[in-house]
Amino acid sequence: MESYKQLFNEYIAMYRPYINKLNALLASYNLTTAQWSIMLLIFREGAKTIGDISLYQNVEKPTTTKLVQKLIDLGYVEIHAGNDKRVKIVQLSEEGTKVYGQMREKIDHFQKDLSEGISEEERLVVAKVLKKISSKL
Amino acid sequence: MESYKQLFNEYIAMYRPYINKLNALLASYNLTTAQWSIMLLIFREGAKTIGDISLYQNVEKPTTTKLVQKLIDLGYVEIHAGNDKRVKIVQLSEEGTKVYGQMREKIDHFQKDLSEGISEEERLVVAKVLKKISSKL
DNA sequence: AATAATTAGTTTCCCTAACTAACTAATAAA
DNA sequence: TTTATTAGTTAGTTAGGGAAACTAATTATT
Repeated sequence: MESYKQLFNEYIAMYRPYINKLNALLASYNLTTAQWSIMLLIFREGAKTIGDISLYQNVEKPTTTKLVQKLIDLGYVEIHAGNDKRVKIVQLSEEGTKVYGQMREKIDHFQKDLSEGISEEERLVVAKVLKKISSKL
Repeated sequence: MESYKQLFNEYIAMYRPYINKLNALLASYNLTTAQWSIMLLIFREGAKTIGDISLYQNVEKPTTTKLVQKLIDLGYVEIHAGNDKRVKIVQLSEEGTKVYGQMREKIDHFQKDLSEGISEEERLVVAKVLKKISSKL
């Protein structure tokens, strides 16, 4: 099989098993990957509006609205209005920051475990290649 | 950021844009990625039972039942009983084989385009690494 | 200043893909 | 010949996603 086919085949084959395991970890804090992904974003990049989150995550705004609503219910994020009163700025709550740290540790462990036996160089090649593909999508 | 985090971040970031584009291609034959994925499997590996498909795809049987039902409605696969009359053996229909070939071309083109500028060696590293990770999941 | 257009986010409604639990029918084991 | 197991289906639920139509706030135009 051609190398590019192998690449995309392996890419797709890995997705569901990976997400399932990740969801199993997240379940301890009643989180799902889509919700976690938003927490990750606003931890890394700081407070963001619904619209910004949608852009970053490549989803439509209604989807983000619902996920953020869920995170508010869980007490992990809080929103406040900006100067422009239409926008809602979303950031981690104190509780959310705590949960972030605890989850982060579990996930670090999980991901480190999965990357065992893969050289630093290989990891970087994979990251670089996937990023390059993303940039064309 | 540590290399393993980069790897998983880029992996996740690429998923939705990729699937969305793929679905856009598949839409011309009223297919979705989940359905296409089954066609791909039974093209590559030959006729398979519902149970086998479920195993390969890492999904539960009810999910496969419905996807196969949809493929039958589309006329792309057909089923026949085995010696064991409980099993249903799923294979591509003539129409399905034709559609497979046409889609395959489009997708090959799409994937080739995405992998342009990525060396053969890099492609193989990505495929190898993702496969290795899958094997631990 | 008043009206029109645009923007941010929400609501409603629908889809796909996934799951579990409970079922039917067929086969295998006791 | 019952009993257990297996293959697939049905029913019901959930998460995540999108499109269309909406409200409220802001900007642009006249």
